[in-house]
Amino acid sequence: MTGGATTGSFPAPGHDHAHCIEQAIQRTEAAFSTRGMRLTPLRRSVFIEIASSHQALGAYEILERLSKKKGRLAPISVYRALEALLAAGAVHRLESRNAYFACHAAHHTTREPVILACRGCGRIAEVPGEEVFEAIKTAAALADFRPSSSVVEIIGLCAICDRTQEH
Amino acid sequence: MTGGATTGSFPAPGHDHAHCIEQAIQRTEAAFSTRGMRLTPLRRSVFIEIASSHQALGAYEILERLSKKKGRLAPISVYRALEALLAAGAVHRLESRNAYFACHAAHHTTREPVILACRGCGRIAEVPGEEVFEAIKTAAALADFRPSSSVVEIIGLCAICDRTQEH
DNA sequence: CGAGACTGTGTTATGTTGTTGCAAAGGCGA
DNA sequence: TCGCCTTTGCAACAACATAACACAGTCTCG
Repeated sequence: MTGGATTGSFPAPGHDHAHCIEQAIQRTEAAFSTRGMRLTPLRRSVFIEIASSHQALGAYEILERLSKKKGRLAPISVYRALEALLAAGAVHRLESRNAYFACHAAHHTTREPVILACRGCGRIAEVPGEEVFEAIKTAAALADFRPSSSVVEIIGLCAICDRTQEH
Repeated sequence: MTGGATTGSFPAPGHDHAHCIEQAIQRTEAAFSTRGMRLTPLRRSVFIEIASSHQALGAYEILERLSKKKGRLAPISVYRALEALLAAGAVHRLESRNAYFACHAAHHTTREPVILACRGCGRIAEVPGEEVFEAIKTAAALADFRPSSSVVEIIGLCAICDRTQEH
């Protein structure tokens, strides 16, 4: 469970960050391209800001960080970039914290990911959850309910934060 | 799966609404009492407003409805009442919609409920989801992650809305 | 090339959701 | 009654998100 930096798990302490981000950008470029969308400079900046944090960032936090680097930027611009990145699947939204995180996983094989959000360091992991979604389907069917989408977010402590004391 | 109005499922079309709300209030009174908390008039009003809607209501929607009935009310008052009701377990928060709904279920037997949110009529059901949470525990353990709480919200259509056309 | 459509961004203002800080009111035990 | 604690009222504010409009780039069809 260590060493892999782009598997959707939490990044290992000494992971090759530059390489990891580089790969994420390439996946994002591919995602935009296959959808006939454009990964414009603004969208790219927003994505890099999110991805390199390895965290879920609020829109205004992204705004603040980008403003420092590139000067004035309006909230709506960030939201529009986020909208495109969400549509391309390059970032996801963490509902329970009104925040956005980069999709580091290559989980295109699984239906939907289960999201692990560490309340210690704020980092996010996406892990496959076939069984979870199967169980959800079953529970919904029992209630005569037709599901269209699911929000599954697990809050807790990653291995590192768990060891270095509860927060 | 029909007829029971207080089991956590969606209320049946002809359910005994007054009785259903009455029971919910009694459960809430019990919940406050066992926690040494007070179910004050304001908290009771807020709870009734939520419970009788059978929906997830935004805080400002609750505010508006109560204002009409009882005159001026500040947001903070609603939020404080919600805080108490959440603490008592009388209402839950629907993270994916920033809304609050009454706990109609007597799910004190299950660990955590799975939430079904109908995007047609806005109504909410809570159903047992042992298997879902077991699968979540397993997925988290595989990622060396220690979960402390989970958000599991299923968006879709209830049986009635599903029949009366997609929305 | 030039007109029109489309997409993306900038600017300003506004809407929605949730909180802070302080003061007054009310319950409750000593 | 006094003192303590919880609850509520009030005003302002912070955080999150969108609306409306203008304009620049780019693509395409003629």
